[in-house]
Amino acid sequence: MVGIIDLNTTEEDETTPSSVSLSSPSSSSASALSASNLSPPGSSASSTVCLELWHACAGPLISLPKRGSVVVYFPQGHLEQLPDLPLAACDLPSHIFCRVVDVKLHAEAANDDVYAQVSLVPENEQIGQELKERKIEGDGEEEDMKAAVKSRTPHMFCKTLTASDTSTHGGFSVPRRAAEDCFPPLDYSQQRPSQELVAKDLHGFEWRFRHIYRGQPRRHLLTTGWSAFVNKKKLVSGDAVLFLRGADGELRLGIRRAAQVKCGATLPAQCSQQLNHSTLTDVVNAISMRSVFNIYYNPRASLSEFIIPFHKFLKSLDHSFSIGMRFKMRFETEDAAERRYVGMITGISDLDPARWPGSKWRCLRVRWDDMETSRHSRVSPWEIEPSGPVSSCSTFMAPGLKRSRSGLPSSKHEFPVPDGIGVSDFGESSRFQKVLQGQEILSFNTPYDGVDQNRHLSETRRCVPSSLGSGIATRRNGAEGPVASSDVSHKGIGCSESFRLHKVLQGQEIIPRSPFRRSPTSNDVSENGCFGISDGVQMTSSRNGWSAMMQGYNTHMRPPTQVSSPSSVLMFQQACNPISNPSPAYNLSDHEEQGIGIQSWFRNSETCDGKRMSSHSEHICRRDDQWGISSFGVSRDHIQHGIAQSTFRGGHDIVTSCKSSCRLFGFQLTEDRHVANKDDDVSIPATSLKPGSSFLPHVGEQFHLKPPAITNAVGSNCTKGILQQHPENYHIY
Amino acid sequence: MVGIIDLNTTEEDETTPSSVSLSSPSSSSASALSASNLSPPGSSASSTVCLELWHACAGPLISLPKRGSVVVYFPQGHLEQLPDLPLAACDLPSHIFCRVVDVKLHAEAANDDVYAQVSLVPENEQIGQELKERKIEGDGEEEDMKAAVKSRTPHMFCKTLTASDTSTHGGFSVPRRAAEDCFPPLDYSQQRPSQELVAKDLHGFEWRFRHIYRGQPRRHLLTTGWSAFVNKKKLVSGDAVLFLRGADGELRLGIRRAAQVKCGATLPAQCSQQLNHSTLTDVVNAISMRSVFNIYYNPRASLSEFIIPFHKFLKSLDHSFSIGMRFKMRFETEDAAERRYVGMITGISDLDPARWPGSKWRCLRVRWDDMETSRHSRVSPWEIEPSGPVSSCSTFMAPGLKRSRSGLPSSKHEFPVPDGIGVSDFGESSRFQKVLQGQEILSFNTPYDGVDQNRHLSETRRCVPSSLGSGIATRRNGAEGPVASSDVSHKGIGCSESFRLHKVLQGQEIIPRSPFRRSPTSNDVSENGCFGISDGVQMTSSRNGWSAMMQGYNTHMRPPTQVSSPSSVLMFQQACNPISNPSPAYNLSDHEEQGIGIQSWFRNSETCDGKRMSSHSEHICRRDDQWGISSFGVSRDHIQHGIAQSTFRGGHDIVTSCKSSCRLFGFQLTEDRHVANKDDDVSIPATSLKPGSSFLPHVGEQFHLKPPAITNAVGSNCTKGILQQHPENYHIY
DNA sequence: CTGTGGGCATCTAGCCGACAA
DNA sequence: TTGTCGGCTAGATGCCCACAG
Repeated sequence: MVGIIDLNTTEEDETTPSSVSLSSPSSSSASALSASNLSPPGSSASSTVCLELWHACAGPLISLPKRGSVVVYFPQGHLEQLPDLPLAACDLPSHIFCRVVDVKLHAEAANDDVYAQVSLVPENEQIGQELKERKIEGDGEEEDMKAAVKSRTPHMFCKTLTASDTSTHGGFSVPRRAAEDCFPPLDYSQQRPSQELVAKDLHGFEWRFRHIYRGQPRRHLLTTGWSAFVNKKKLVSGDAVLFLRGADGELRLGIRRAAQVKCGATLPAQCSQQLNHSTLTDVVNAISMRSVFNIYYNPRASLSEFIIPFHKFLKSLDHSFSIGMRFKMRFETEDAAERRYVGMITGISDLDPARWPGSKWRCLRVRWDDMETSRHSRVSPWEIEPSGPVSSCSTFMAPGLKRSRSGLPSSKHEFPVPDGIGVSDFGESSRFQKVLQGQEILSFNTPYDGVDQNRHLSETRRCVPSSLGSGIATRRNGAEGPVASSDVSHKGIGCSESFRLHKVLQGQEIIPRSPFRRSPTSNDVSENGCFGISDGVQMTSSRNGWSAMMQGYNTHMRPPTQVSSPSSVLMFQQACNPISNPSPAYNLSDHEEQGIGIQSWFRNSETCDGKRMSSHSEHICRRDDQWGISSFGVSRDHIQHGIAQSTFRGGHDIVTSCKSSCRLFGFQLTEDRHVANKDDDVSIPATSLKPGSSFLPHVGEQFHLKPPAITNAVGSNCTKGILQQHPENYHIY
Repeated sequence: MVGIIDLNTTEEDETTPSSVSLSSPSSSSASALSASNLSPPGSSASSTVCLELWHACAGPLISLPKRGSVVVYFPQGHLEQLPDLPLAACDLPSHIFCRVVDVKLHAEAANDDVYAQVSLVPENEQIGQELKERKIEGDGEEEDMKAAVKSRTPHMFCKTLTASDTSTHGGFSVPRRAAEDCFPPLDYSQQRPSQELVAKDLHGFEWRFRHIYRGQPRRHLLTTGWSAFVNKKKLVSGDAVLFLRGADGELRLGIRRAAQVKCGATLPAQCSQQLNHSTLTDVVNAISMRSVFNIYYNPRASLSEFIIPFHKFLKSLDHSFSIGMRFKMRFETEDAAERRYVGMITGISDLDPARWPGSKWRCLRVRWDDMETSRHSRVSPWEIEPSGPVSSCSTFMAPGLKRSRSGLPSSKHEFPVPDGIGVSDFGESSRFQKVLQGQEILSFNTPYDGVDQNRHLSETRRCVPSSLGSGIATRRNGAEGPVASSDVSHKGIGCSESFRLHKVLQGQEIIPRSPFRRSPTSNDVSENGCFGISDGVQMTSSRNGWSAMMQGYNTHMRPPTQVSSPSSVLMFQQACNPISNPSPAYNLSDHEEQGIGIQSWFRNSETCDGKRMSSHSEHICRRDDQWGISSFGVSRDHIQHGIAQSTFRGGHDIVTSCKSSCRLFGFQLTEDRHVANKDDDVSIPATSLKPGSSFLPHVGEQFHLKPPAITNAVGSNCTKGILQQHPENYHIY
């Protein structure tokens, strides 16, 4: 391991399982990664801004194209971002294959927003064909950078600022282990230990803070200098700061503003936006001359990426998207965590038939299950993961469950599916997730019991007040019976139950991938079910013919049915049924042996959870590794191994993350004893609801662009944190 | 007069002549202007920012192309401003004729810098030919806008902030007459009159200030709210604020930063800069398609304008620039006044022969008399005014004067001139000006004495310490004798002396134009001397053939030798010899009758003083009226009339401007009794030098980008103000 | 462990006239 | 006329702990 220190090793209170969950079950994968000899990617790419800091500030979902790789550039999407661009009569195709000549990382001088300058040179159309043929190794090549970044980012933490942190009254309360991990050690023998910290921000500006350790009980604080920083950066509670100690020992400092301020992204002060102005005609020029042009990409201000890695684009063509198909899509919540939204395709058509006929840019019209506004009513195929009729569901789901979807308003466009494998399961789970979002922490430790889970689960669900939404909850309750009975009727009860439960936790981003799906039959079903058969409205072809060619490539693209590695299944089952084999999950020394750091572990769970429902194992980690940066950096079966384990534990830990807003790589640092307390009754969550917190969707008025200095509504404690994760009326982008 | 109120009419202490000089001798011209029925130019042009405020913030030298006019666009100059533009292989000609479709005024959100968005559409090359043929009326059309702006800007003042103004200790001290002119009247019957002022900045943001009238003696102050404004705008002493009360009575507020911050213009925060990024390829596109493209022009950040009005470009082709030719060029000093630098052409060549062969952009290599750095070592022909051998000098300059230039290091490249009219006179004056820059206020009232001036002048010069610069001063002193004697040996002693003295005052921007120059003989000399005869290296032709065509048009362009209007001569003589006819210069009621406001009067003196040495009267006011906006807005003989008078009085007043930093339209508001005090001895200035103020060029270290809150070195008083006007090591651009 | 708040010392902003340039 | 200063005060800053979740 290169410079990664496991925070947990220094802790004395590791008896709480949630703390354990911070450790690294996928350590073997990570160490395998760091062992792989990667070329340092940051040398010239981070010319302006520290690479690690940039990525830390960009957030977990953001990835960048790798230099030298081939991407698909969508002028249409580019144009969308330019508010008042004089519509130069550009006669560009809807997408252009380009090679990434360079990637420069920058930060806005005004607000520290990170953005990237991507230099592209247009490629000829043959590049697609060529790449297609050597696609496999191309994919393999692209799994390095992010992992390399991670391995070189030993010590960092990210804390969402509390009201106290941002008030003028006091300083910044540093989470204990964050201070111990990132800051130089204090001389605790002194009565009042203190030191001066110097941290460079994105622009290289040095900020100085007095770091003291005082109070009863003792705690780490940044006092002098902190207020100046808050003022200069215009930080408000809800924003996050992140400290990062590089390999050179230098402290770096970034900020990640709450999602609210993204609304201000259209301000003229946003130079990265402005820089794009009239770049489009550059493209016109560059294409004819095969010269370089620059794209400025502000990941936190952009609605959608308009530079898509080639292989991601290619893969999106694998799927035959049809109306009625359900899908998932990842977003970032206000507190920098990610969550997944579920929706359904309601139409496939050109966004702008006049100017961009046949473009796939946002060609899918969708409706979301829990976003009621019309924003984001269109997505591009590569943005979503089909989560429609997944064949493996049928192995333990009762057919009767399908009926439950009839009560869902979103099922209007459902299409008949070949063999009874409907979208109901995911529709159901997504509804349930919605229910959870308004609630206090639920005792999700129940699946670990391994006994009598069904009763607990049923009770949990019944805790949902019937006032949820126009009788849907009650109807859902009516469908509950078959679910439980179907679970019980299967042999692998522990796994199936945890699977279902984790699906429920989608709001916290964890959905375990069922190993059962790996059976050849389930694969066949998947191939011939929703994904393989195009029984809905087909996507229109891109006018340059590429799309059709790509689609014809569908089956060829797929590797032969993969045999899952035994270790993967084993690890998953271990995690899935801790009663039968608790030590891997709870043994403190486990992760130490494996030598994995918290950071990379979390990244893993973040990275891969979106792939679990895809029909092929090769799709695992596809979304976040889109730019060829693997969280693991290991061969594919290792990845599967890691996922199987980390998925489960990630789900566990994400629940605990509600307790605190301090996190590593966007995830919570703090463990919560309640979560793993096996004696807790499942009914507790309902009773522990804060008075005033509502089960109904939150109205957007709670979220101000600039919240008052002291506002409990923003990120002040666990309850609010969960509530914030449910932006019914508030939209992140 | 439309809305112009003369500040002086309300004053009781008008006995001081310098106060008189604030009034408006050229009022008849101005009123003629305002009478002319102009289409309001600001309606759509000021869509974003108040037109008057924009111009006030931009500074006196800045003018903008008029919508519908034809300009010459220099992609090369545009490219120069873009720091890291990927050099797109643009195959553009060095200059492109364009029509101005629109001009939008903006201000940077970050720092309130004003900039303009100029929408251009390429014209065919014939437009040049067409315009050439109707050039005269085209010129006439273009003399409206700035005048219109001025006539609609009734009440405004601009004050350079003092250390006290910017300190946190107190508020903003409002000059009395500024407050009385711009602010709503206070109820002086109260013991402590106060009111709240609301002023909108460039972005329309409202700032509120408490305006009080207190202290002993009473003075106007802005207290509450002022500090917030200073902090938000990051104002430091030396910056200037300007208040403007529009016709609607609304108070507006702008800032004009000290020239220092221009160094920060390359910051990424400068969106206007960034907006230009890759616009160049827009041009490539637009030219082929004849479509509109946008240029973002930040007048206070740009080194040079790269959009030149057509007629200005045309006129620059009139001159056959030759090596050794001396010229003048206007700059803006740190305290927003303008000054002229004098230099000599040392070479004529392509700036970038490879990429822009034959381009006239900065085709002139120059050396400045008093700027020792290599910056600005190249200028474009239209930026400068030839000031070479002016024939009129010979009428009252002794031939022996020429010898004085032998001691000048800048005369190395001097060329022989046809009839003994050399560049020495201007070389001499520019050297002397340099001497003055390091000094306290000199008693420049001496020329008005009309008697015994030569002795005074000689003494004044001898006050210059010999330590000035490597023996140059002594050598100059050696040349002093002939100068004085030549002056005495002429009949028109009063005029010639004042002429010479005003030349000395170039740092304060006033050089009277000698009426003697108007004689036909002097015109002939001028035509055949330096200007008409191309005895030096000729400018290379532009590759598209336009330049050659234009040059062939040289003599055609010139109107027949113009007979100067009698009134012009009369006025000048009046001004030149106040002893013989003092009333027009000092009579208070004079300007009232003529009804001219201070603002337009000052603008006049600023605008036109650069033309006095040009060989043709039609060249008067050419430079500042480049965009077709006349300060007078009247026919040409009126202009001459106005210039002849305002020139002199401007010279007078600019001297007083050292005393105070409050000004109208960049000029001082305050009168200085000392200036007109005829009994003052000329030796006083030398003795009144502050201890510590140096005659040597100031080193740039005195000027910080962000000076400390309290720094006497920056604009705190008169002495410093003068010193600041001498940026030996500090360069404005 | 850490967010919040009370207590309290200190600093600063900001208002005043005095004074002098 | 106005720039700067000393005096003064109210409010903000910022450090401390206690307390509680």
